[in-house]
Amino acid sequence: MKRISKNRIIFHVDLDAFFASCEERESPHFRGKPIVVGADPKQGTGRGVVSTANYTARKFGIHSAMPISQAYRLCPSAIFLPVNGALYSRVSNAVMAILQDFSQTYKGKFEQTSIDEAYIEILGRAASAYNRSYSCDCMQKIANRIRSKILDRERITASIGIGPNMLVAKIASDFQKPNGLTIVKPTDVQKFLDPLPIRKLPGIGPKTETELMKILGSSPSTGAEGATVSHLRKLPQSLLYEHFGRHGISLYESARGIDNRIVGKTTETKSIGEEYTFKEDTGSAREILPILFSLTKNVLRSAQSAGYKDFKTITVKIRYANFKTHTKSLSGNYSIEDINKIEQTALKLLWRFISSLKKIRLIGFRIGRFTKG
DNA sequence: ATTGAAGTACACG
DNA sequence: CTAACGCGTGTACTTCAAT
Repeated sequence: MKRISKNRIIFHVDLDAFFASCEERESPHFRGKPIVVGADPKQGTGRGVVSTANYTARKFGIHSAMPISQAYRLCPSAIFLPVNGALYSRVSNAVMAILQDFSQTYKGKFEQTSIDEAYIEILGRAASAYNRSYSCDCMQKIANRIRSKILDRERITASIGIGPNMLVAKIASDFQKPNGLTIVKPTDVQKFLDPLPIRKLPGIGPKTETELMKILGSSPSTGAEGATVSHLRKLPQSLLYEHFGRHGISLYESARGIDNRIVGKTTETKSIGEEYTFKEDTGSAREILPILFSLTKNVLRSAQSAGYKDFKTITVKIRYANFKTHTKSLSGNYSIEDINKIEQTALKLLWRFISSLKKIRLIGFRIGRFTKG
């Protein structure tokens, strides 16, 4: 039986400035004021970073992942709030339930990819209609119903991107934030992608961007705007493969809007860990050991409450004052009950770092490779 | 030839 | 000097060793 390939219709739903939106919803008198969720700025001496800034705060130049000290300098009068994970989980669960409900309504598939993002693939009659007409009216209505329901029930806004695959949907949802809707028809994919900065492609982070700029910079016409997808698209697949290996192939495809990933893939947890940054860099075992043991206890407790019983790998991580980061790990058979053995192993791994006697900024503890029933 | 283990690099929200 | 830079998780890659 021969199968006619149809265009897929995939929604990417992205909750706007999610952590900050949750805080606004809990405290409506914050509305209109700059809100920064993240580490304690401590009058500008804090060591953490911004988790989320609302759009008012973004006008001051504040954004996610920015050092909190810098955010404080840009807007000392902003409302700085700690991360309230329990609240965000509650809101997220409620929103995801709404989205899952919609995906059922349209006989579709659903995949949550983070606390504030999910994909829905529309199947069934609505999909067939769209594939005949390419008229966006129907998809637009569905998207607006989704956004209205989230707003009515949970009082936060979402941006939605619609495209023929997960890659395009994801980039589209980011295109008109906040509270935006962007529909990219299958015929318009290249037109949509070409003018975007390469940094907008998932998988291109700071390093890959720099590498690509080195390659593209040597050719003319990459203007002050920086490299765009259309520039990237000029590079032959062979060249990308030589520079980036498999990743290069995926860059080649992304630049052309090609993405064959299936919506609905589930992934089981591979590892659980926790890390801690000291108030000040330290070389003292007196300070470090109690932290390591409390990390260990916390991690084992959350693994236990998630239902895990045994695992195979223990990893200890150290970041020195210079920001050089290292890990040491040891494999074996560990029972979560056996706190003593686990602590001894963690200590043994830590020892190899301490002996080098350099000041430490951060310590982490992680377990992984859970064994099943 | 394949698999496991250890360690690093990079990305994302 | 040229800054500031968390946390939790995943994937990919390299290197070395054992099966």
